[in-house]
Amino acid sequence: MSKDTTTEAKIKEAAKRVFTNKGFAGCSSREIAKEAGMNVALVNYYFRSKEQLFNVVFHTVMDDFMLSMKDVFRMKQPLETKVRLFIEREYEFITKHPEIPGFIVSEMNRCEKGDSNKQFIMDEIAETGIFEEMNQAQIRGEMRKIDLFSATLILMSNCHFPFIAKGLMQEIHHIDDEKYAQQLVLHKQYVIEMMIGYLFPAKK
Amino acid sequence: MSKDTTTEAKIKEAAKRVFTNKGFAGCSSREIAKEAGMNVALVNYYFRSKEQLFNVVFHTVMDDFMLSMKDVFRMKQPLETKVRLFIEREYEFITKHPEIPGFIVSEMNRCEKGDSNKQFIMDEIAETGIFEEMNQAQIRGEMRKIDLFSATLILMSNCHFPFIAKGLMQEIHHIDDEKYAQQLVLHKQYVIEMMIGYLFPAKK
DNA sequence: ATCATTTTTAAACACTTGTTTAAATTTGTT
DNA sequence: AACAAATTTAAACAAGTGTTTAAAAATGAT
Repeated sequence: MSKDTTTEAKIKEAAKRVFTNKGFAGCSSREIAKEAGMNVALVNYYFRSKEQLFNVVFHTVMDDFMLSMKDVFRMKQPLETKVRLFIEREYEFITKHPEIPGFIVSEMNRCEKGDSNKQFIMDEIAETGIFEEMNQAQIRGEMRKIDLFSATLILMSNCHFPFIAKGLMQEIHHIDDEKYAQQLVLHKQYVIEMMIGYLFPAKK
Repeated sequence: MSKDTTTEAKIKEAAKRVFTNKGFAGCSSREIAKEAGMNVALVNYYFRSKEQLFNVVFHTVMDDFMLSMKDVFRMKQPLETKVRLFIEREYEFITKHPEIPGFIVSEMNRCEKGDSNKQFIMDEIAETGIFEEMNQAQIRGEMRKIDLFSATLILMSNCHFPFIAKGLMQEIHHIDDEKYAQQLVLHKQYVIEMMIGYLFPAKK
């Protein structure tokens, strides 16, 4: 039977939809089973427990999330181009999966410190060598001398928060889903302009 | 009996702690009662239901959250000073209540559209006249001609995301709570530098 | 066709959930 | 002190939780 249509895969996909939209605490095993069109017992037959199913889903989502990131970071392009592409790709990817950033940040805060399921999962970013590259660019005077923690955080803040805070922003400005999507297309351009201008000020 | 030590106030304070840290779905009535050192039935005796208690807490948190915001926006200061002060005060306030931004954005996304409990709650921001002030500054050429939705969103992204994404950022950079707090002090300065530089580029 | 294995099902498990009840206690008033 | 009102309590309610069980159905090998 084709890989994506096995019972196991169907449950996993249903769980991904439910978990990412409602969070671990916000849904039940039965809701996931119903979303998959399956009997409740099958969830535990294939994944042992709600917790283990969640861990599988979380890892899958994380891998998807970091795929395009790593892609861009490993490109043979000037750093400035990489930053521009990073923002472009993040908005492209998250527009298709708008619930993912909120899911990741809230579930990363939920666990007790040093949860082995979440540890080391982000190390692949450092392994692309992006931080060394930024460091070199700073030494050569091509990039603003800003702490790399903050460089990362500013980039992520401006790429992810706009999707996480959709409900809040819609209340402030009284705009519907369609208008919000339009605003984000515009917003991405401002973010690129601001980030490039700040991180690479040496132009001219 | 003093206002803050009545049974009702104690339950409300306990509920605020529990709700803001774990979210509506992430906790039970009994957990709130235990946190307050009270019998479970008292929660419903004073607040009718978990949902109504949540609404009371949510409104209280929102009012706290917007208080310093509105304060700054109503000051008789140049717009640039207001933006600088806004960032300073946001970091100051949220450092004391780091769980609030994540609580607000996630609970604003949880509800069905047009939830009367959350509607109009943000209108006080517009009522400070900050948007008109920005508009005038743009006309006078003192502020970059950026859509005011995006101006708001960029400001909030860089003030709130750093606290929402603490767990995620700690995993990426392998740093503990103390080090993270230090990084945020530094980060605030970068944010001020970037935001002022971007929004008010006319300098010299 | 037989039979062992895997998959699926309905039902039940013990426990927690939000909420309500009715009795007990405390409080304030006369 | 006596009594009514407000407060607090333990207990129970039905419904929902994650999980397990054992029987039924489907599958594949001989």
